[in-house]
Amino acid sequence: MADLPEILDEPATEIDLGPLPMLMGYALRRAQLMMFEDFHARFAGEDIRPAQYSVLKVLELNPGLRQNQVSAALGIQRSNFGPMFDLLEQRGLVERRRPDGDRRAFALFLTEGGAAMVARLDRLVEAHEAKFVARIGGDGKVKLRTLLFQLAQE
Amino acid sequence: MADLPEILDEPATEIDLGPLPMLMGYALRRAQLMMFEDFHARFAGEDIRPAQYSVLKVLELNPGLRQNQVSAALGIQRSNFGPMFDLLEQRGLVERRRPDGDRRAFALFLTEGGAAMVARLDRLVEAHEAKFVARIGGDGKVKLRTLLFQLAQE
DNA sequence: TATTGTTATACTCTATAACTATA
DNA sequence: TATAGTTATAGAGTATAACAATA
Repeated sequence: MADLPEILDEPATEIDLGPLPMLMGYALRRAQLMMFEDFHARFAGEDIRPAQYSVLKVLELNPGLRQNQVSAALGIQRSNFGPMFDLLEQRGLVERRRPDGDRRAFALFLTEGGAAMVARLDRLVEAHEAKFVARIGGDGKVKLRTLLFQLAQE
Repeated sequence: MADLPEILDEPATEIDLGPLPMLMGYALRRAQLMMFEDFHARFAGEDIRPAQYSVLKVLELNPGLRQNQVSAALGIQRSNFGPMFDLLEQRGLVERRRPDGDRRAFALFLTEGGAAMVARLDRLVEAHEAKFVARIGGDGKVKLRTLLFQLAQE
């Protein structure tokens, strides 16, 4: 290969990432990974993942939804939703009931234990949010949300 | 189960996601997925993934780095970096050379073909960025970057 | 025929430990 | 003993197609 630089005996210690940190997708991913790491750590004690929390929260606010409604609302493939929901059901946090009108479907509900779990998780989420609001301020959070919604529009 | 709502014959059509869309991590993830989808689509023609682009870009700016330097700088496990780099090497975009001083290590370089690839990818990245800057404005991008960096600080 | 949910499968990304060859 | 890189493996997360039961 011609015109390629010589092999250095002492490689650069300062690595130039060039435009990468300035790319919105790159900065977005970095911040998101950091927030998810904190989220995971806080939820580890309850053994709940972010996606599981979103399912529990949706059932709390919308009892009786069908599986396909919950999975569609949260962007989860219905084929992946079933096994994930099984785990929550085995832990007694949720339950499936056959609605009278349609014997193909399941209506989904939180159990009392699930409702108690959501209450605990909500407090963890508040602490999680507060940690990061402390870094950008309440107005920063509003501004950030506005920008992110505009980015994701359409 | 006591105190659980009745099964509805007609499930809610409007699904309440409650506080989820207001959570920073949720909005962050949604925006990031949208941007990565656009990124992926633009790069599909060149068959390059975001992580591969970041490797090519780092080698363009820092020729001769060792594998562990590149992988550490980009947050990639060294055990995963090797096979990924193999693919780029098989396509003639990069090459490994043995440095004189250390016969365990490899110094990594772009080939001429790799440099040409980076030039094409840079134009795709510019168009990608422009699409989203159009939604939030140049000042919006600066503000977003500031907020994301503050979120990810430390 | 269409819909609800399940099963099987596969692909990507990521993470860890054990191994080799050099240092 | 430590380091550079490789190999094997495993776990999430995500995606598609085919299927059974019911509508």
